[in-house]
Amino acid sequence: MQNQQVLTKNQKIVLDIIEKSSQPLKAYSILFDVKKKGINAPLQVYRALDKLVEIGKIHKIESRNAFIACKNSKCQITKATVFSICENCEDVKEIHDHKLSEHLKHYKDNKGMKYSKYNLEFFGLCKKCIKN
Amino acid sequence: MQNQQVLTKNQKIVLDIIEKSSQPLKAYSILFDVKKKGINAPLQVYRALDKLVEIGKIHKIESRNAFIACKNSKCQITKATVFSICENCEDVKEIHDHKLSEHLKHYKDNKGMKYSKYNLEFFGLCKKCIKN
DNA sequence: TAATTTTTGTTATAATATAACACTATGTAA
DNA sequence: TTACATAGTGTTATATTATAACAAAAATTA
Ligand SMILES: [Zn+2]
Ligand SMILES: [Zn+2]
Ligand SMILES: [Zn+2]
Ligand SMILES: [Zn+2]
Repeated sequence: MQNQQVLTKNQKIVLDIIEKSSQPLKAYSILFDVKKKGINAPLQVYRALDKLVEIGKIHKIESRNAFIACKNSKCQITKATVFSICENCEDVKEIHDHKLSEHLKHYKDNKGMKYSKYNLEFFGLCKKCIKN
Repeated sequence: MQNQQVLTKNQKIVLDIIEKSSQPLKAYSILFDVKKKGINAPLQVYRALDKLVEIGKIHKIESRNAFIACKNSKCQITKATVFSICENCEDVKEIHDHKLSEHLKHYKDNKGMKYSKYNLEFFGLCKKCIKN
């Protein structure tokens, strides 16, 4: 079963680092962190990242080239993601809004496209940064 | 007036290339094309791209690291963009859907974020690629 | 067992993007 | 006009992000 995927050693190490971070991590910062665990090359990190994205354990924040753990057991496959990004402190949160998801999931344009996936990024200022 | 911005020589050259393309162009492919017009270095292209994005003449397709001309006179500022991307032929179109825009523009989460911008990318198969 | 697929480790390199600096052009105000 | 400020240019060097290619090891399957 795809959702119950058994992770390999490298995949576990990389996932572990990302899950422990409250914020998105960049590939080379992950590489730096995992060097003490025997992962030496960018490719080893990118391969793990690719797989983790594929099975929905992490998501890529496209506008930031960074990776964040998915905390939602339901979105084990990366096909419908919404993020909130503070442009001041770079705080990123995944948004789980059922109504919004439904709206986007059923979106149809008039060009005959068949959609299987979407990614939405909202930008602005978080509560904390508005005050300062 | 910001929208009636007078473009500089380099900005015009780069915008011209992008407007003539039916599909998003990558920075280094633009660089290759503009070398015959006296633009020699990546920075000259990236500076022009930055400015053109800022004033809304072009948009960046984040998932592709590529740039597409905006054909909508109303979206002269890049703060509300929606794209349709075919994962097979990489055809990209900007979507202008008033209802969807309104929905997203007024979106509020429960975290006290103040949004000023969003970017939505739909992925799937275009009409042509579904048939094949 | 053998065959097949997946993952790994490694080196090298490609593709994308920015820093720093000196200089030029343009606009604004005394 | 001069002085000042702002924005754009040209250039070299470098940082950051990501993949190609290949051989070996591990896990899966038949
Ligand atoms: Zn998720
Ligand atoms: Zn913030
Ligand atoms: Zn547009
Ligand atoms: Zn297509």
